[in-house]
Order: sequence, then structure tokens, then C-alpha cells
Amino acid sequence: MKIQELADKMGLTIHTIRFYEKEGLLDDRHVRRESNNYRNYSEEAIERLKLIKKFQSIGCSLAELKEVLQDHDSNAHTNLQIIDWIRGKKKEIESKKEEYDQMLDTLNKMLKYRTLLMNDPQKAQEMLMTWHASSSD
Amino acid sequence: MKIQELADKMGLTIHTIRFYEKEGLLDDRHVRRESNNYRNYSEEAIERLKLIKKFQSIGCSLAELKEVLQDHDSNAHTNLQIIDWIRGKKKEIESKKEEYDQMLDTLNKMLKYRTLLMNDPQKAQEMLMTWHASSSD
DNA sequence: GCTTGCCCTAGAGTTCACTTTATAGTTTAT
DNA sequence: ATAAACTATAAAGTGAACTCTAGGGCAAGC
Repeated sequence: MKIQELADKMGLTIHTIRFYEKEGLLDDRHVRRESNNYRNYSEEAIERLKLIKKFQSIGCSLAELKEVLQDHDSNAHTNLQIIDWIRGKKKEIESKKEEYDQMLDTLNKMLKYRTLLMNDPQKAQEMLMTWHASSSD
Repeated sequence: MKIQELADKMGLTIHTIRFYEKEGLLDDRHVRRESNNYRNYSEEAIERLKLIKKFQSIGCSLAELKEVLQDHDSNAHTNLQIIDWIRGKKKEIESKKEEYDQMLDTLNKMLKYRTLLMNDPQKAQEMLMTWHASSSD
């Protein structure tokens, strides 16, 4: 598979794919060269890019990803180290989810206030008072 | 309150605070100048910075934040526009939470595999097979 | 009155994750 | 055979959100 085909399949640009390779996120399990020096991608490249996207979408940096993916490949780190990383990442995600829940709370309050403001400005004003009395801006 | 004190209270650097001001996230409700031109921050500055952190932690850009905070202050946008923004943001957060759930799934699989690898390499190998048969890397 | 430490501005530098550009070789269609 | 469409490399540019530096002013202690 040539680079443009892969790019289309993955919804990336060819530049991005070459960039990932340069950053060490793809190795010869994913890309090889044809006699004309064109890159030729294996099916594994697709899976790798999917994995990159997945991790990236939850806030892994490419540097962090490189670490994990290299662990995945070679045995640079011990199993225990990887298990630790996974546990840490799980905690991170869980606390991020909690933050999101808090934020949803805040947004719901804002929504309630703004809706009230349209229907009953008087009551909205009252709401603002009690809000300010408790905590945030 | 002088800048260093605020920075310490908020866990930011003085550079970051001045940067936020330059970006228009703080106004004269939050900062004024003393006769010597030193910045003097009100208590409201603390609430404002908390709010900035809160929104930022769930992926709002400073530009976006500026919009909302200005709405919050002046009535640059209509109530309906703000309500729309809030609704959109809520959706964003909800789908982000789903992504996080998926990621937790993946991490749990990885953890299971790595744990098995330590206790029963044979079974770990089998697990890898069924995994590869289904989908991801 | 001098040192130390905090304050100011303006602007340059940094990191991340791309994105674009310049230049050139290869393949394919007409 | 030539144009178009694709590939390659190397390197510069971008935007976001800081972060740091240079060069200077004020303030408090000895």
C-alpha cells in the first residue's frame, strides 16, 4: 500500500504519516521501501495508526506514545514497568473523567441560569446571589 | 495583592498571569495599577483564574475562554448564543467521556494481558491470538 | 547609599504536532 | 514523448500556550 492510499484510509495526510515515521512511531513492521524508494505500508501500519489515534485522543503525547509502542515492540521495559504505566494511565483517565463530571455540573448550572434569565430575570438574579454566596465566579 | 502572591496562591507563574492579561482574560475587575505601576489584584482575580483553569482543564482554548468570559461580563452575545455554546460544550464533554471509557477498556485489556504474561505466558499467548483475530494492534 | 529582591515592558525563545515549501525523481495516461 | 500525478527529502513555517531574557525601575534592610 502506498502512502496516499494509507492516508486516505486513515484520514491523515501523507505528511503526517511521514512525520510519525520520522518520530519513530512506525518501524519496518509497518513501512518498507520498494526498489524505487517509495514507502510500502503493511496492514499492520493501519492497526498501528489506529492505536496512535486512540491513545492520542485521550491526551497521550507522541513522545509518551513512542515509549509505550516501543515497549509493545521490543522488550525495552520490563513487564512490571509497563503494568505500572497502564495503572498510572488508568488513574489519569479516571480523574479526568471526574473533572469532566464537575464541568458538566458547572455547565448545567450555567444553562439553568441562562434559561432562567430568558424566562424569569427576577429569579435568575436570585439564583446568581446564592451562587455567589457559595463559591465560584 | 501583588503578582507573586497571586501566582503562589494559584500555582501559576507571574509570566503566565501577565500573559493571560495580555490575552484579554483579565480586566480591571481583576487587575488595577498602583501608583508605582505595580499590578494589584482583587479577590475576583482568584475566582477568575480558577474559572480559567476549570475550563482549560476540559480542553477549552484560551481564545474560546476569552469569548465566554467576555459574554459573562458584557452582553456581547445574546443569551441564546451562550445557551447554544453551553449545549455544544456539554455534548463535547459527553462524547469525550465516552472516548475515555473506551480507552479504559483498552487499558484494562492491556493490563490483563500483561498480568497474564507474568503468571501464565501460555495463556497470554492465546489471549493475544483472539485479540488479533478481532481487531486492534 | 548599596545590595537584594520584587516589579515593569518588550520581545525573543520553546515545545508540540503538525503543515507547507522547495526541489527533484518516478510512474502513468494520452 | 510529454504532461499529470505521485513519490521522495530536507527544512522552514505555524499556532497555541507558555517561558525566558534583557534592561530597567522601585523598596526594604543593613
